[in-house]
Amino acid sequence: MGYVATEESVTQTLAFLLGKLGQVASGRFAARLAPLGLRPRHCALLELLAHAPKAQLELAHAIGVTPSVVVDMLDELEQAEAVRRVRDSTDRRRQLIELTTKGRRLRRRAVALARETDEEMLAGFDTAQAAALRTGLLRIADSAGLFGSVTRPS
Amino acid sequence: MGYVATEESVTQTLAFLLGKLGQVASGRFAARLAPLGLRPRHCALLELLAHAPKAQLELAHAIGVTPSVVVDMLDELEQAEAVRRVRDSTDRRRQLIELTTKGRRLRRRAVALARETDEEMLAGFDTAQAAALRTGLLRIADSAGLFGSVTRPS
DNA sequence: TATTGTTATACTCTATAACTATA
DNA sequence: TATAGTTATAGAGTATAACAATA
Repeated sequence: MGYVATEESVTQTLAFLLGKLGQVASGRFAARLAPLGLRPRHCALLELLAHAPKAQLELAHAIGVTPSVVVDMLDELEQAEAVRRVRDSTDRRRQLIELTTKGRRLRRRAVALARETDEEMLAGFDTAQAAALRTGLLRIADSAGLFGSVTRPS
Repeated sequence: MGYVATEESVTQTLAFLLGKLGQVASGRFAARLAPLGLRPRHCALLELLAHAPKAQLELAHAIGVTPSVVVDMLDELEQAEAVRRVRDSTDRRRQLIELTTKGRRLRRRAVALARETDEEMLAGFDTAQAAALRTGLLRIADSAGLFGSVTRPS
């Protein structure tokens, strides 16, 4: 022997593995999104805006990033003609962000590309394994407070 | 109604979710590692070096990053006195990287901290759920060619 | 005074390309 | 020539802090 496999390696822990796989998954998703002029981080915004306009601070809180990051992301989405900033007439400090028709179309395409990426990564998994994996990840996301109120309406 | 939950949101796909959870997991692991002067990305190197010295290009290939990144990471590990660069006497272009005694200690501590982080993220999971999640992630890592030859010896 | 959004700045992680020294 | 390692630089992602307009 001379080598103990169960010595517990860092690379098999979730703490490490999720970080590395996150990079891989984002990279693959980004490659598919690139032709649309989108990156993964824009997708959560498109989704949040799908059902109703929202203010920038709402968006920042919902996706768990600092407000200045949302400014950047919206600048980019505005440049892609996916969203519009509309000044709130009842409180002129706020901007209500709404999806354009093009934004809705981009959002649908992004979902399709994400599914393609998933199929690539889950090649060889049976239905139960894939479901178990997704359930586990959603559960962690939930307990971490990500997308809590908006994307899990049921 | 007025809202279709199964509209399939991007935020529930692996492509997106893995990216976001990767940030969360790395962030939490990093917070625990910080007092040791380490960051998550150093851990794979410490592990690879645990059983035998290796050249820098070997390390770069094994962890799937470009060689210049390994230079940086080793500079940091050297500063933490975790590794030594030893010029290969048979090929003076190569440097064999070896773990110091302190490096071995740091590696063991890092594993313990990763486990703590896992326990925090897996709070409420039963054994089977946790195992299913880990198995699924390891399988994706495997098919993506990560840590292929070194960390999975069996 | 407090809040919304913005700008300026900085830090981490990664990659590419050009360089040095050895082979 | 080709290879091992290094440096310089750039891009994506994040965050903090100071600021303008509005409340």
